[in-house]
Amino acid sequence: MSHLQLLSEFETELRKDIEASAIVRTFTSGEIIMHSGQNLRATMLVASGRVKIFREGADGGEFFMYYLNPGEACALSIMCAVRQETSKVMAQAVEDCEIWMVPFQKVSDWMRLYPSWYRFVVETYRERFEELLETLDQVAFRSLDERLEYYLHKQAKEMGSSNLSITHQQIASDMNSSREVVSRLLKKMEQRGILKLGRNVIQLSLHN
Amino acid sequence: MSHLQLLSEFETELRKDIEASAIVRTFTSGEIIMHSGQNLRATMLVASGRVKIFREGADGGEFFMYYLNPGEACALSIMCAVRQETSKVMAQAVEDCEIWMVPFQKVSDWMRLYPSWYRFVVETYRERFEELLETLDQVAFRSLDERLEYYLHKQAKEMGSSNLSITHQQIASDMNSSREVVSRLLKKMEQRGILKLGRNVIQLSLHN
DNA sequence: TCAACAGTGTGATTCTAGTCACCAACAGCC
DNA sequence: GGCTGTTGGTGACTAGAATCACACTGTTGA
Repeated sequence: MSHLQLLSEFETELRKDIEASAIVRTFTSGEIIMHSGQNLRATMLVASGRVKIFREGADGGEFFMYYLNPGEACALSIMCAVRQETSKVMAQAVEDCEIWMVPFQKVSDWMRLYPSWYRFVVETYRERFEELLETLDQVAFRSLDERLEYYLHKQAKEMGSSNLSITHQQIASDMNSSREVVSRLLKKMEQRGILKLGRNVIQLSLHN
Repeated sequence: MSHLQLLSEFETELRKDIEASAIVRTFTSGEIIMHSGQNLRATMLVASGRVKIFREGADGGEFFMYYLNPGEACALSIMCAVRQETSKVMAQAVEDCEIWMVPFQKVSDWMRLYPSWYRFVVETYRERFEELLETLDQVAFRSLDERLEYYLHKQAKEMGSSNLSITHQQIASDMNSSREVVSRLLKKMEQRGILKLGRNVIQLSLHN
């Protein structure tokens, strides 16, 4: 089971509390875990798998924000839980996932009871806030080719490999751009030697 | 004094604690309160005045994020305080300000001691996160004219008046655009009748 | 009163990115 | 093999926005 290694920095007491309180739900790859506008009754803790968090535009476009990996919680779901508000983002399983749903009351209680939970929650807030800030930076100050390079390296880091199996269309969706533009920019980047293109594969050069 | 009304939702105990622990600093309008990259030793609570929070681009451009009004705290400064990290944003006084600096240790302690402080901090996180998310939406999905309209209404709401005393250059800076473009868009909006232009003044029509 | 300057208006040009149209390569499947 | 859907490549065109250049107006202050 992933329980133990997942939350190893937590006190034993807290771990027991979590296991006693959480409802475990599983999702298959591609499944939508949470719609934007959906009402939340609990906070999401990712036990296994990977969850993609993204923003939906009014016109149906989407915009990638970040991934949640095992051991991470959705900052927004914590905030919403405390206030019982509706979700502002979409969450989709990109791998088969096991999610622990923790009732919002527990989230608040544990903040006072367990120092490690308090640190965990604050750390979750901070990381996501900074990630969002970094994303905003990219969109506000950088051109598309710079953003594309950033995106690819972020993906590589996230996946732990410089061989990305991803389509141009997927990249375009994540960046709220269009497939042709992404293809062209990738081609230019290949000519500059910073990556190699293949069908469904992008191989980043290591020296960059 | 602004103390009492400012923190009226707090317990008396907490109010005393804050007054005992906080170091009061004053800033004059225009003064930079915090540089990005600066090391923080405390969390900022705005007692009076108004603080502008914005992001700095590598090229020297800037990007307006939000204002802090009396009674509000800087979410980032709370997060940084807990982790003792450096600031990721700039803070500038746009009016003469009185800022209370609260040592980071107190921020953590009070989370456990005072329910009202806990709610205050979580609420601060949530509001800023949503504000940032909204801003990201604007930049990612909207065109400049839509963003401009959004910006003006946000300013009007913030200032509590539909008569904005602001220059085109200032707007352009806040949106990381250029003065000419903003001037042209404003002119178009005036022709559409949704505002009136004057020197240093933009008057929004009420019916929109 | 007369620079000097800040704020604004406007045309011309350039650049980035999105859109349209179409084709080629490849994979899976009957 | 031959059909079909997915992926990627490319040229032509368009729109949005940045940039450059310069003119005009009102304000300030020596």
